[in-house]
Amino acid sequence: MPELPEVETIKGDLKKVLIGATLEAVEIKDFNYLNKRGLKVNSLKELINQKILTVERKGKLLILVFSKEALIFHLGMTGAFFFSPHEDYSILKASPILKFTFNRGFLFFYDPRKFSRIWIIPKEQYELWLENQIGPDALEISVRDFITLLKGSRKRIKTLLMDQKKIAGLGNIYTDELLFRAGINPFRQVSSLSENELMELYYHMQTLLREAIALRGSSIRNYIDGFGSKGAFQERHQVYGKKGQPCPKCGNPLLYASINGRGTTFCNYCQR
DNA sequence: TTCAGCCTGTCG
DNA sequence: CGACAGGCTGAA
Repeated sequence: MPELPEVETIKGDLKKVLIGATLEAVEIKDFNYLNKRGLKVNSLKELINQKILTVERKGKLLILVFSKEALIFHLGMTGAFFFSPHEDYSILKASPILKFTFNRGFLFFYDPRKFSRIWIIPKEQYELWLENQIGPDALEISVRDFITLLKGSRKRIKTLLMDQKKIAGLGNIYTDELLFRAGINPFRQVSSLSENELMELYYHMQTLLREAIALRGSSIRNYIDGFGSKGAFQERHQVYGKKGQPCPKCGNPLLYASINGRGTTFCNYCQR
């Protein structure tokens, strides 16, 4: 579910309440979930009495940095957090998988579709682990590196932008929105893009993501921030989820196609 | 590169 | 009832 702007919003929220907080208890509400991911209850319990030093994000990954280990979440399609000073989690649409009790409140993790993943990595190893896991963050990469990374690839541009090993953070929403803003057809082969088009793409990637963060992400179905509120960027979407509707630039109906199994909405006239 | 699979929920 | 959903993986 959450792409870079949503995870960034959650990160900011959790930082406000979790930095310096001590974990007092972990309650596992869904053992099957942990088992299928090879996560041991004991390694979760080892986090008890550790303090959260900071909360980080790389790509779509959210990292709770404890005194001795990093607890890393990939939220999949529907993973979400809810922090509250109270034990009431009725705001969530399903029952939580994990309940963390801190000395200053409760953090619930839930995921109705269960596509999320969790890792526990020793603190001194997690940065290297992140480097091996995914490519540079979409907001961190330089324009030079971005162009170098894309040059010569024979993949379709949409496929490459969504490849987390290349650039981390873009998902289906922001890739469709980005390609529309840049006027580039999602089916284009990367190697056919001019230097100018690549720079346009980079510029729009930065501005789109920053605008989405400023509006606290896109809430289509499940996404909520760290405190249960929705984002507002969905109101600014120009193409995502709008197949058949008139293109905001030229008025022709937006087309819909499948690229690598992901629904893709675009304008066949404005995106060349 | 396509497709099924992993899951549950919602919409038409 | 089928189609589809902010993701990703592994097999054909």
